[in-house]
Amino acid sequence: MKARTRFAPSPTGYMHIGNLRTALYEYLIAKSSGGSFLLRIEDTDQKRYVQGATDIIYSTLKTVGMNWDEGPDIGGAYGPYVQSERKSIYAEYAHKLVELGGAHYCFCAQKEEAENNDDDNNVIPIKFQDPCKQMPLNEARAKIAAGQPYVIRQTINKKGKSHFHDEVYGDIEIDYDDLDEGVLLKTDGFPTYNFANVIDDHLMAITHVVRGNEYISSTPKYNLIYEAFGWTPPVYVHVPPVMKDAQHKLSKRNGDASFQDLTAKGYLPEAILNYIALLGWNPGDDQEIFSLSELEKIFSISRLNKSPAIFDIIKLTWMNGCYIRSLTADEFHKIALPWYNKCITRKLNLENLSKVLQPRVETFADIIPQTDFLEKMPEYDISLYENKKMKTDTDVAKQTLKLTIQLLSDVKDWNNENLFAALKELAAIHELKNGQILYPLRIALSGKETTAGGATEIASILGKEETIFRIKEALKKLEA
RNA sequence: GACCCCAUCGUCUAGCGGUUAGGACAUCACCCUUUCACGGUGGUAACACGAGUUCGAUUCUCGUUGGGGUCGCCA
Repeated sequence: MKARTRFAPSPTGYMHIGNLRTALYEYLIAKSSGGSFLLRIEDTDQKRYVQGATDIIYSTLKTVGMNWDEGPDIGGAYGPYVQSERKSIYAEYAHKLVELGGAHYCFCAQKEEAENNDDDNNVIPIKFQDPCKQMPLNEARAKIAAGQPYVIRQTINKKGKSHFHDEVYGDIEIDYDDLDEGVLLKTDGFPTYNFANVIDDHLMAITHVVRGNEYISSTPKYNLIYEAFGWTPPVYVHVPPVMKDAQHKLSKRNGDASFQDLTAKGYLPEAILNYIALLGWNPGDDQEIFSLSELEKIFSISRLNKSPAIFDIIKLTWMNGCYIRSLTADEFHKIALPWYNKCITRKLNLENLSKVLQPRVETFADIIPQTDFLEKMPEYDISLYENKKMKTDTDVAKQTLKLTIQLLSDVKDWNNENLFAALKELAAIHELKNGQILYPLRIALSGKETTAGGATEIASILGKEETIFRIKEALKKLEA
């Protein structure tokens, strides 16, 4: 069966990780069945609309490669795909639902606050009993004709238990008495999510509804609407939330990372997508690295998990490192270039820098702290030259640095291999350990105990002139 | 408070009555090595608790505890 799924975000300004994961599962359900994935913008709440938000949605989906088959920008047979452009459709169906007995007109003032205080002074909402429910239809219509503001509210008269099946949570049973008669069509004529969703999913022939599990308890209400219209409800796939920690969902409000934040921090879109796919789904074997097209082939709803997953930036970082290492040298260099531009103004051999950085950087943002010493030689204490394991101290350093500088002046082809071979030979000639030459050299070139790349790699990045200059400076410092 | 949902290493998870409870991240140790990293090898580490069903429960049932969600003219 070819599935039709939709990603239906409301344009509130950013793409958060949980949303993106839902979109991914929707996309995969569609694509793994050879079906269609559509994009629908749910902008029925004008108060929350954020300018430019739809562009963020488009660009995020595009950069991860989740292309939609129908949507606001490309159209399709079931448009329009923006809810604010479908206002008249909802009104039509809402009034029809009233006739069918699935809803009623309601004239109650907004915010009918029905609540109780319990012993602990907590506010406990009690079920709203709508007096308008009893109003004869012709009386209600007369009020509307007279210009009275109204909403259309769902009517729930059923008794007993409602049942529905969810693909991840199994069979769910909820008492009809626990459902409330929510507003379907607002005073401003816009539908609420509760209504627009049902209408659109049906009209757009959506087969699988994928959404957060917070909708489980209201699903019976949606089924009542499907039922009233004589429509078949979709397959439900409720997914657990992505958490920040055991108690809190991941949310922008808490300052948690969005997709944009992550890419800005130097995470690759493919890695982010791969990681979030595994937050609540697994293939059943040990494979962890997947491209989107691989996922399309092996994804299955039955391997979706029902417990919440905590977003672990540490594991994402590891995975990002895997993706970085699997890049070709050219690809890495190309992506790294803008990062170099942020922190390096000096003329360096950037190709060599990329070679050194690629195997040891986990995000592109790591480039910045790894390269600071290249840009500007840091202050350091000459005690750094003392290293037991390398068998060096300031005296050894003075001696080997002098030897090194002589040799380096003569090196013609300035690259890591030549430099390393030459210095190794130098060590052998003078019966020194490699480290006694190389360790002091790194200190002289970097002022740091540890660096990305070895001494000769650093030299190959800095270039001959700067390398020799830094060694001279080091000798001055040692002799002072 | 009512209703719904969830519960395996610190984290993501495998497991669908009988396993030395497996993998990955993290962590620790060692190896490799011009430092760091990469890579390799090995280690530490989990079935929330209590009943029941069963010859046998991580697995099935019930309860407890803990956590989450819903109870908006937000989605």
